[in-house]
Amino acid sequence: MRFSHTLSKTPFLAPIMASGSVSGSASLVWFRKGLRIHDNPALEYASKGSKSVYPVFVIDPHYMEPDPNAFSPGSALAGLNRIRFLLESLVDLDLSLKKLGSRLLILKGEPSEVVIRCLKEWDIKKLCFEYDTEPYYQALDKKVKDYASTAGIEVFSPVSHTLFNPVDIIQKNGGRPALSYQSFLKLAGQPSWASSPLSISISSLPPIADVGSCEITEVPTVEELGYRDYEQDELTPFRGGESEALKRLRESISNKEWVANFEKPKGDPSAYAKPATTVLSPYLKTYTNVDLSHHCICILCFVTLPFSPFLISLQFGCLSSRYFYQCLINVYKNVKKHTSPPVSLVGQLLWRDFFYTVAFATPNFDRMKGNRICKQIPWNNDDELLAAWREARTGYPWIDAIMVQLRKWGWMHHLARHCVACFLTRGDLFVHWEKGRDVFERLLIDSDWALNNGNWMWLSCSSFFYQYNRIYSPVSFGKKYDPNGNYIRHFLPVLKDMPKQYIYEPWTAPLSVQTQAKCIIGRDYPKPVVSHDSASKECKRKLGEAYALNQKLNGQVSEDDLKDLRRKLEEDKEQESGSRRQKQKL
DNA sequence: CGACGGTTGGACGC
DNA sequence: GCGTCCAACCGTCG
Repeated sequence: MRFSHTLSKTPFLAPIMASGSVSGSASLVWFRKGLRIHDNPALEYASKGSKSVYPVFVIDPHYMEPDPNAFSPGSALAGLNRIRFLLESLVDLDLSLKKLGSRLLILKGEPSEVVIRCLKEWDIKKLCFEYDTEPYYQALDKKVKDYASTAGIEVFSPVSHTLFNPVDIIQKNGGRPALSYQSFLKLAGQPSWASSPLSISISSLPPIADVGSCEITEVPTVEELGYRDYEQDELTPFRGGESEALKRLRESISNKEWVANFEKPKGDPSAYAKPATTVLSPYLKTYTNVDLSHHCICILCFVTLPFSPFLISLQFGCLSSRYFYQCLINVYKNVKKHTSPPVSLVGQLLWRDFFYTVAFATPNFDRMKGNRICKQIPWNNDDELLAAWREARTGYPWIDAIMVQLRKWGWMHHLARHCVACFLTRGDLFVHWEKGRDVFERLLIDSDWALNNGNWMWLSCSSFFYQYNRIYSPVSFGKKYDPNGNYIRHFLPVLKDMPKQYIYEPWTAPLSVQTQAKCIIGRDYPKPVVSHDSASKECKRKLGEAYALNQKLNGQVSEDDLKDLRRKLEEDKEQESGSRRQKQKL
C-alpha cells in the first residue's frame, strides 16, 4: 500500500482482519493518550487473533472532579476546556469503535486498580496500551505490568506517540540526550518506519464479551462530572476528537503549496478569528473558515501550538504524529522544492520529539531542584505578582489580553506564549517558571508534559536558551504586529475605546482621555504591577549573578547557595538605591 | 581552547 | 523592511 492515497478522500486500506477468530482469547486495549483508530498498533495487536477485545478508558476522579478552590472552572489539574476537549475526544472514539462493532468502556477510579480488576474479572490474556514516557505513566504502568507478569498476561506496549523511540536516540548518544536541536537532528536521522505503510484503517473489531460486575458507563458530560455554573464565554472554540483532526489534516495537506512552503513564519501573535457573537456555533464557523495560510502558523514549539485542531490533536493522540509525518513527506515528494527543519512543518514535529527525548532522559525534568539541565536561579515567591499575571491584571494590556485568551480559548499563538512566559519569569516578575508551568498545564487544551516543561525552561533561560538579555517588551512587541490594538480591544473590552496611541500603555493617557474612553486606570483597569524598564534591568542583573554562581559551582548549586544569593541580591539592591539617594542629595 | 551558531529581542538609522 | 549594534549567554564541534 503506497502512501499516495493520503491525499484522496479514501483513507488507506490496510485493514486488520481479526474478527471471527474463534481460537483466540480476550484482550484489553487500555486507552490513555492515543485516542484514535488510525495508526494504533496497540489496538491492532489486540484485535489480532482475539475472540474478544475490551476497549477501556479509565476516568481518574483526581483528574476530573471539580475543585472549588481552583482559580478557574475545572479540576485541580485540568481546566474545564481541557476536560471538555478530552471528553469530546472520547465521544468520538466511542462512535468510531461502535462503527467497528465495539464501543468504548468507561470506568472510574484509580487507573491501575481499575485495569487490574478488569484483567482479573474478564480473564484477559493480552493487555495492550501505548507506551508513554511521562513519569506519571511510567509509575502507573509499572504497577500494571508487574501484576500482568505475575498473572501470566502478555503485555504489548508499543511506542506510537512520537516519531522516534526516545530510548533509541538516547542510546545513540551514549546515554545522554541531545541538548540542541541540530545535534538532535543528526542523531535522529530518518524514522525507521518512514517508508513503510502505517495501519490506518480497521474494518471490524472482535466483540466485547461479558463485562461481569465491572461498572461501565457512557462518556460523561461535563455537567455529569459536576460542572454547572460556568460562563458560556469561557468555552473554547476548539473541538476534540480524531474525526475532526483527520478532516482538518486532509484539508490542510491538500494545499500542497502551503505545506511545501511552510517556513518559520513571521507569525502574528495578535491574529485571532473574530467571533461574530458569543454563541458558540457561529463562533466556531468563523473560526473554521479562517484562512489556514494566515492562522495555522503553527509551530509545535510550546506544546504543539497551532491554530488548528489537527495540530492541537497531537497531544491527546487524536492524530498520529507518524501519520502526519508521512502525509507531509508525501507532499514533499510531489513538489519541486520544500522547506526544511527547523522551520518546516516536519521540523515542528521534530521539535516535539526533541523535547520528548530530553524529558525522558532527564530526572526531575519538571522542576528546578535536582534537574541536571536546569539552571538554579533564585526566583522569588511572590504570590501577589503570580496572581496578577494569572488573572490578567498586570496592567500591561498586551500581557493581560493574552492571559484572557488563554483562559477563554485554552490556546494562544506561540509568540504570545513566549511573551507572557518571559514576562512572568526572567523578563519582569521573576516568578518561578514552575508556577507559570502549572497555569499553562491546566488551561491549555494542547498542553503536554514534556513540551510544556521544556518550553518554560527555554523561556525562563533555565535551559536550552540562555540569552537573558533578550527580553520581550510587554509594550512594543505586540505593537509591531497590531499597532491599533485590536487584539487587546477584543480580549479586554474595558480598553476598547482607548485611543490607539495609549492602548499599549494606558497609564500614560491623560485623565481626560481616560474619562473619554470610560476607563480610569487604577479603577477600571489596573496600573502596571511593575515598571518594565526597572524590572527588566533588575531581572538581567539577577540572572547574571545566578549564571555566575552556577558556573562557579559547576551546576552543583544547593538551596543554601540560593538563599545566600538571594540575600546578596537584596543587599546590592539596597546599596544601589542608597547610593542613588545620596547622589540625589548631592 | 576558540570559533560558531542558536526557530522568532530592542532600538536606531536608513 | 533591513542592517547594525547592544552585550555576551550557552552547547557543540574541531
